[in-house]
Amino acid sequence: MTTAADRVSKRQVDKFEQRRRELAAGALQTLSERGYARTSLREIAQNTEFSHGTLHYYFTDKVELIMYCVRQYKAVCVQRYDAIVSDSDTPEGLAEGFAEGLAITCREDALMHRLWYDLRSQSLFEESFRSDVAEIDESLERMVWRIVARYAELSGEEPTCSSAMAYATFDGLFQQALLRHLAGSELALDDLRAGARHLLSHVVCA
Amino acid sequence: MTTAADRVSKRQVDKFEQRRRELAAGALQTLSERGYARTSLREIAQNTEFSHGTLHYYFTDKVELIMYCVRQYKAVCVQRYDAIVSDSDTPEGLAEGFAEGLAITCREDALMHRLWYDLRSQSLFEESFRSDVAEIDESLERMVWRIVARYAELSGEEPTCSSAMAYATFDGLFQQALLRHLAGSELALDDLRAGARHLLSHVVCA
DNA sequence: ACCGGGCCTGGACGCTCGTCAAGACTTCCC
DNA sequence: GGGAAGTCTTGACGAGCGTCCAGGCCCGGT
Repeated sequence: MTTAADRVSKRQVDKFEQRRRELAAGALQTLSERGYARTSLREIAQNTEFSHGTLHYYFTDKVELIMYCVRQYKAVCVQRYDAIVSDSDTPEGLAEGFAEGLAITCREDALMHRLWYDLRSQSLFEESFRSDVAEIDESLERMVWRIVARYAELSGEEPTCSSAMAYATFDGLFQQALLRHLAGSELALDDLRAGARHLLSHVVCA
Repeated sequence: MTTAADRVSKRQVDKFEQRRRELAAGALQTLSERGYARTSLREIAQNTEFSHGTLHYYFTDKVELIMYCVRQYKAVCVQRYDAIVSDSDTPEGLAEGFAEGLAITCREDALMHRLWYDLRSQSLFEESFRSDVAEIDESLERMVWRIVARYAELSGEEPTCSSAMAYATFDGLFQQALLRHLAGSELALDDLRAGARHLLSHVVCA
């Protein structure tokens, strides 16, 4: 049974959680623009409708806020490509959809992925980031593997490399494209598309 | 003709440059341990035999010091693999040497490459870093391409992908190995060796 | 012997940071 | 309508930062 106090408590918890999400969304926005090292709590607060003190009401400290943001980022980031897998029924279609998806992500969400690479680098120095970053990295690896496995299946072949290696190479491709795209290179996105198709075709045995 | 004053001036310039290199080497050490964002000029100075004021005698500001360090890093970093190219006369030997070279670098110079990925991420936010970082990236790309081209030559084949793509994938492989190695994974180096051999064999046409 | 300039020190300045606490405002139950 | 609990603001604190500068040291030329 639920008492009246329980219901009140539940509602407050929900509201509390919702405000945390709201603040984290704003923080994520600011972080993606300025980078982890250059973003202060005051600056994050200034891009919300609240004061900097509010951040400490909803998060115990800066690390907890950042980690909450990163986990929120993960949720959005990973699921995006699953539609591509289920919508394709030929290897060519899948390769095309995947290559185009990468290019779109690189163009539309450049700042967010810039932040991701920033945070992943920071996790090499900041012990407290490491487990969350590793978890996101693993889910990205699984996402890439779903593409590769499906591509192999549609081609009637078997993948020739491990999941870890597939992720490493596609990630390297994307990261380099992001670097060049943000530096203003016009060819970055086309090269990303071509590279992704090429890599995908080489990752299954003929 | 060189006057006495010229000779004095020359000697002083040399000494000045040498001390800059000395300070930069110490700074590079500290940076690789703590990361760009967490390293202050005072901390750099504490790991040398000089005071923090000295840094501003030899470098106009923090950015100039960091950039000087990065360029110094580049010089050491790039030339390392050229011996592998010239020492190998079979494709298998080259692949073996390259894979082993990557694994050794990942183990021995893990902290320095952690710093490299940190600075490369920072360059996406800090405009002033960008050109130097891009220059290093390009020289690394050329270094990888020398390996790939030589491997293709020894195999009597032609490379099947662009220089940019070869670099992107090998870099992704190395970065992922570094991440896992620094996280304590025992398999990271073996996977790196296997991945490098695999990738190399797939980057030339059969 | 002295003196000028290269070299280096260590403290001070102004600033921003994360954190915290006292208090005001809001909301909602009795 | 009063009071408790939740929510948010504001200002302060100490620490650390990059930078600057007045001054001391040392060494080579005159």
